[in-house]
Amino acid sequence: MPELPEAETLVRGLRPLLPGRRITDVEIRHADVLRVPAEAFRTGVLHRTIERVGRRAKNVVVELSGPPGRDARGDGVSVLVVNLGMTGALVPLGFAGVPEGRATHPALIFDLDDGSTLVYDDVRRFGCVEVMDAGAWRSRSRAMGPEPLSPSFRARNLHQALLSSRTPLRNWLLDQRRIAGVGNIYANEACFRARVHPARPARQVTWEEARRLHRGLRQVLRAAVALGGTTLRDYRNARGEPGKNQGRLLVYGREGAPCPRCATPIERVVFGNRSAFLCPRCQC
DNA sequence: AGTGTATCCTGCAGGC
DNA sequence: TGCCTGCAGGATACAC
Repeated sequence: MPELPEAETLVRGLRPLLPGRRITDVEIRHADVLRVPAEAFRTGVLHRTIERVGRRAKNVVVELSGPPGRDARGDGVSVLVVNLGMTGALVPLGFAGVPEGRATHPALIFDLDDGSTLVYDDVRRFGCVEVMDAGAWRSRSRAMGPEPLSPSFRARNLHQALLSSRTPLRNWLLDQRRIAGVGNIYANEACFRARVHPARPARQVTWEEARRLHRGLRQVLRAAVALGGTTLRDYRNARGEPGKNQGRLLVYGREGAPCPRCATPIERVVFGNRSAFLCPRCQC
């Protein structure tokens, strides 16, 4: 579910709440969202203090400090990395003045030192929560592609990268090693704006199309961030509210509806095991 | 290197 | 009402 704009919206909601809080306990209800044994995870986060909340790709990144005791390594900074998968959510509970969402399928419950809690909630449990030291996080982050909203991400970088692959453009955009944070909704929306068929081999995208793709991708992501993300079903921000971008989608989920540009019915095709939505006339 | 397929898991909508 | 199938914002592992 959550792609870059949804993760970003969630992070913006959590940022005023979490820094300064110390994790006093963790209840692990579904250890399958962890990649390490429950006890190892517990010792990795227990008694640590939340310093910062950020985002990288579709991940919520929570920086933890201390304690300066036995678990601390190097500079003592560790990182809690939350990949929300399809239905993951972070739900703050018990924060003064903050409307609360509902945690219907709590997988992890973090108790904080002021009596509040942070719940990692995930219906399908495709998400994953990890804790690692700062160095491990740096190398993980380095393996991910550039942030599409970063000022240093330019059309020429995109075009250059596209040339090295024959994979269908939509699949290329979903590959987090190539570009960070793009999921199926925004990949399809960006292809439409670029007027490129989502199944076109990446290396066949022309310079002109790459420029449109670059611009379209950034516009689509920025607009979605501004509207607090897209809620198709499950996504909620930190206050339990849905996003408002779903009404702005031009092709995703609109099979049979008229293309906003030429009124040809939008088609749905499946490849790479996922649906793609496109205008058969505008995109070739 | 590519693609198709299956896997993790739950819920919901639609057809009969 | 109930049962069945297909589908879902993700990521990965496998065989070909």
